Amino acid sequence: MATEKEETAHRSGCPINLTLEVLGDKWSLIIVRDMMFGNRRHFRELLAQNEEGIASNILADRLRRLMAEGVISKKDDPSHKQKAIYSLTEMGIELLPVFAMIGAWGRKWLPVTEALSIRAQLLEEGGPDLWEEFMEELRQEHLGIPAKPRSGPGVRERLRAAYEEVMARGRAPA
Amino acid sequence: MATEKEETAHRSGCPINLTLEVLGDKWSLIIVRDMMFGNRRHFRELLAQNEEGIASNILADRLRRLMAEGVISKKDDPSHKQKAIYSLTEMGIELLPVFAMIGAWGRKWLPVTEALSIRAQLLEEGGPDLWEEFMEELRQEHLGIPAKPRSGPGVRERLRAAYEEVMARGRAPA
DNA sequence: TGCAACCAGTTGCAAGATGCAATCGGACTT
DNA sequence: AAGTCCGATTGCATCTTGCAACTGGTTGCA
Repeated sequence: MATEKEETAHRSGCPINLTLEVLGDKWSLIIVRDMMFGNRRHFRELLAQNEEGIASNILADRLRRLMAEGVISKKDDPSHKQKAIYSLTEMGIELLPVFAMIGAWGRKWLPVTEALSIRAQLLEEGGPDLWEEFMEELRQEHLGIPAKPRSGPGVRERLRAAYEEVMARGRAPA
Repeated sequence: MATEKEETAHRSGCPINLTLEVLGDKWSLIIVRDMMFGNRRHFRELLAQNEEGIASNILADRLRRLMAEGVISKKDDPSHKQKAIYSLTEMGIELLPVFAMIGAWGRKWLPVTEALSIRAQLLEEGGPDLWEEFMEELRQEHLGIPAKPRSGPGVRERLRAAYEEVMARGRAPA
């Protein structure tokens, strides 16, 4: 039984416009970002660990909408009757190149902090090869699709390590 | 005398977040899109020829905000005392790769119409080389920076021609 | 067994954003 | 002098956002 999307009226059939209809607000991409780069999979993680301080009603609303649009999915956590696990769909995973471009633009033109932009920098420098590797990792984690074995830490782990390193440097400069 | 940006409070210094603070709504990117791909430079053009039917108060508000953020600029039209010409800044022109990625994603995952997505397709197929050529063209048109001479029609003209061709095909199928 | 902590949200309400239609005052065109 | 075009602004109803408190249930621990 496939979950059908109800056909709502669109402003136009332009790909830019349709994407904005799905993701054009201040929170949707923040949530996808946290799921993708921060590996947040539960409501409370997304709520409490969010850098920008999202409110619980907004989070609930956006999760509902992202599900309706097919960007994420939800399933029960077998370890806890009340817990829900949110996953990226393939549609969500393929937002990675969009994040890479947005991150690069923001890093160049906006007053980013070094710690929070190091990941965008690595993603930019890594280019499409790194994006593909990360998407493969995400497909394994979110969709259960086995990735081809690679040596060393995964992409997210490398991004996280770089972030930690900047933070450590910031706290105790040489 | 440089126009300084007032330092407003930001939710976080993350590049994704900061970009969303600037462009995260349903209209800002629509306006930039029309300026970039549709070559709309006047208020009335942006208002009347907009595919999605933007309201004049929203348009006025977004133009003001995009100017304050440095994405576009405004100057008087010498041919008409009341007319204003809006231009993309370098910051705005460099949104092109973001549009290319968003367009590619929208085209893959959302119910786009063929006519309106042909441009996104060409942009996707053309890759970074085509983007660079288009950005050079935009720098010439919006910033007055001379582009190196190329033979044949410009990128926007090629995109427009492709659009016309799809439209003609749609009206009179073979 | 009882109780605190945790779970994914919901509710009520104030404030702000959006959308629509009508309109503004000045500047060009005829 | 009249009509059109210019970049907006105004008033108003509706929709969305943000905050804080709260809900009904589950789990782990004493």
